[in-house]
Amino acid sequence: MEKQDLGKRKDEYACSCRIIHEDILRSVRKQMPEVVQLCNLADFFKLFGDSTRIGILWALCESEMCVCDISALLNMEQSAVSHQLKILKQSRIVKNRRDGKVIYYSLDDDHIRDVLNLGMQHLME
Amino acid sequence: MEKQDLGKRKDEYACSCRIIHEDILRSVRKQMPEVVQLCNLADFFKLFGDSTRIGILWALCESEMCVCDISALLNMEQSAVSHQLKILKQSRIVKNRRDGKVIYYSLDDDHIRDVLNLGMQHLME
DNA sequence: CCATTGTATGAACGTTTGTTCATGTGTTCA
DNA sequence: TGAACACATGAACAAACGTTCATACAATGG
Repeated sequence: MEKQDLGKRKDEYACSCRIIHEDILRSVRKQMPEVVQLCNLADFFKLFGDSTRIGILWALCESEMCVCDISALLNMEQSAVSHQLKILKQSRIVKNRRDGKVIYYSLDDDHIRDVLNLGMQHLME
Repeated sequence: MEKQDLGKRKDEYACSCRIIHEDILRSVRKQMPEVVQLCNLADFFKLFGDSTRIGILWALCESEMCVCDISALLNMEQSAVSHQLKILKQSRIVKNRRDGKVIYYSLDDDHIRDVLNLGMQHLME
């Protein structure tokens, strides 16, 4: 989705720098994932990089919730919440089920709690 | 830094929704962190939400590196890398030391590896 | 069927973000 | 001391992002 063609020209360097430590560079290069993987990883974390989405996810850690309740919980317009829920659903982090007029959202991935907790643990250090 | 005044008016709801499940809302509300904490958490994850910074951090997991080498590794201009390093340093995720003309950057926080690994693990599931 | 309610969605808008360009700072070495 | 080099930084710009507004869709109940 983003900066995908970062490493397309592997032979020419966009930087004007000389390479100072060729040995380090070689060994680090071996450990580096594909550019696409780095972008995917960034896109994954980007989902957690907004306070509205963080609020939604934290709430859903506790309980399945409908859009109305989430809106009330976060003091936000239903539309704003709905837009963010769509993003989270497209990324398969959240799922939903319909019960009449009400649509319930819940976490769709077990890793989410771990990620949130690890981040919060960092802030508390 | 962002949306800090999200919950300043706790009495009036920005949303036009009725509250459907008061019981759920009450119990979830008890588990919710302060709005400021949610914002801090979002700001923390936002640092991981850019592929350039992800690349930098992943590299620094492997070895201490100077700006030149990072630029060469990521095929990016030295200036762009420098700007991102500044952001990472301000957030105390990265530290640096000077040795003559060269400045070496390294991770300043043990949690960073865990966060990156957890994210990567998620993408591999 | 029609009004109501819960939710989704597209367009518009202001803000934030990352990169580039030009230039500045600090260190080394001849 | 002055050129060369490693890095930092401010301004400018385009792209990405999140919210709002208006409206559409879907299900229910009268």
